[in-house]
Amino acid sequence: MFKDLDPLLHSQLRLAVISILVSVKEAEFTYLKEETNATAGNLSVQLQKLKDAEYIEIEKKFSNNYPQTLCKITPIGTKAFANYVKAIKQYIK
Amino acid sequence: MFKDLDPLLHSQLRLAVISILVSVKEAEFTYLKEETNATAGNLSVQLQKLKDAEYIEIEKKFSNNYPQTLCKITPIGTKAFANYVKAIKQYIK
DNA sequence: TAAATTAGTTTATATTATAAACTAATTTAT
DNA sequence: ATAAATTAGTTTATAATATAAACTAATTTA
Repeated sequence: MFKDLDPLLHSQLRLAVISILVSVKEAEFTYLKEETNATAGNLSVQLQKLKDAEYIEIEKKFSNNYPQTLCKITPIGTKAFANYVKAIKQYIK
Repeated sequence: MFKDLDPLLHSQLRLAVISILVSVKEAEFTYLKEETNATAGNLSVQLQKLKDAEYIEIEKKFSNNYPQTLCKITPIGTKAFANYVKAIKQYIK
């Protein structure tokens, strides 16, 4: 009846991050932090988890002499998000 | 941008329970256990949390000489579920 | 040159979820 | 009659997760 909800995406912050990344395709750490109202520490940890699962790619550069972290969703992440959306819909209707 | 997701409902098992209860209005412990594939222990704990929040009412009776636990959603629970649905939709589209 | 800011990471703690162990009564098989 | 299995749960110990606080490291501003 109820399909399992991917635990990696069933987290408010990680879901918000992926939700942003599916639309913009690339976003800075600071942008994600603002949009999600997350603390930097929490965001850092959760991004790492999404990266470990290969749901996102993380590129570290420098911009205006400051470190810049760019995040991008992968095909695996896109697929996982689609599955999550399908699954959660069973619960909310 | 992203509304917070009620932590009480943002849990696979509790969400599944509430999802069932909004439609049937009353369900037995054993029925919920089967439908959600939860272990009895986990279900027992999560039902208690939903009860503490007054999202559900729990009635304990006896049926065929066995204890019977009946669960029913409250107006508070119905409202909370509606809010959760509204909030999660921001994340999945 | 000291203080504040930017952009993060690491670590310790609090919260949450869950499995395992337990209670207590009932039914079934011997 | 009684031992074993089943029903219907609860309690508790542990594992997983989230998050706040502390830290790093460089930059900018006063």
